[in-house]
Amino acid sequence: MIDDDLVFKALADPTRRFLLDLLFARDGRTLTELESELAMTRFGVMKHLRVLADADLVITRRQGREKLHFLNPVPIRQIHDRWIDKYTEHRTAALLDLKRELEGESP
Amino acid sequence: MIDDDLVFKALADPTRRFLLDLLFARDGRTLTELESELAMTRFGVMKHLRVLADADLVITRRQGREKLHFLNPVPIRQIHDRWIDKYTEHRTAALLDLKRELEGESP
DNA sequence: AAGTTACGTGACCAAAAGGTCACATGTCAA
DNA sequence: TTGACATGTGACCTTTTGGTCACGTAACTT
Repeated sequence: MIDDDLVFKALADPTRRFLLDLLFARDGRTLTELESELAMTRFGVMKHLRVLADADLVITRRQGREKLHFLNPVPIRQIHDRWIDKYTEHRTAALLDLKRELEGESP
Repeated sequence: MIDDDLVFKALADPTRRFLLDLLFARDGRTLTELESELAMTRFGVMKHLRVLADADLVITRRQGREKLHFLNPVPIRQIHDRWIDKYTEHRTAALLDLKRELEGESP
């Protein structure tokens, strides 16, 4: 594995994580639409999307003069698999379920 | 969610990911032992471990003059849960299994 | 007590990352 | 074919981050 650095570097910025959140909520958006959700110039957003695309966290498709952006969950799953053992997975998930329950489900 | 930034920033550096790999292979190591695995001064490693501990990815316990380090998988699981839907989880995992099979299992 | 071992702090420097802007190309629509 | 729209590039500046070093404290050993 060589290109994992791109994935982690891409996830390191809060703006990029917010972009993934937006695409997780609804896929196939254009740059201009995503820009309208952020307090940043178009150029900043474009740079961030480029980083996400290079990391394969976002997949793009041109359509006329527009460019549509889609979330790719595969690299995220690979992070999980790197440090969470198959045998401890159930324990970790159960621990988190408990934590969420104690915190009252919503926050 | 506020402190997730610490987690992602911590994971952004290859040296810190390698430290997690080391602890994933075997827990409860001291700073000096971890340092011996890296081409870096003790101070660099200490700084990295501090970042990991602040992010709650590593849990420490003092024992005499030594400080033992343990891997905490919970924040990793939270990353997974943020962008991987319960409904698409099976699909994503299956896709990765297939990918690994096509690549010949080992690399 | 003295020497050795293990960890800790603050300052410092070089490299990388985030964000903006001037400028530029391609595409749709009247 | 003119104008508006959507995306793209390179240079630039500021802030953050990675790494080292001088110096310091605490604990085990003999």
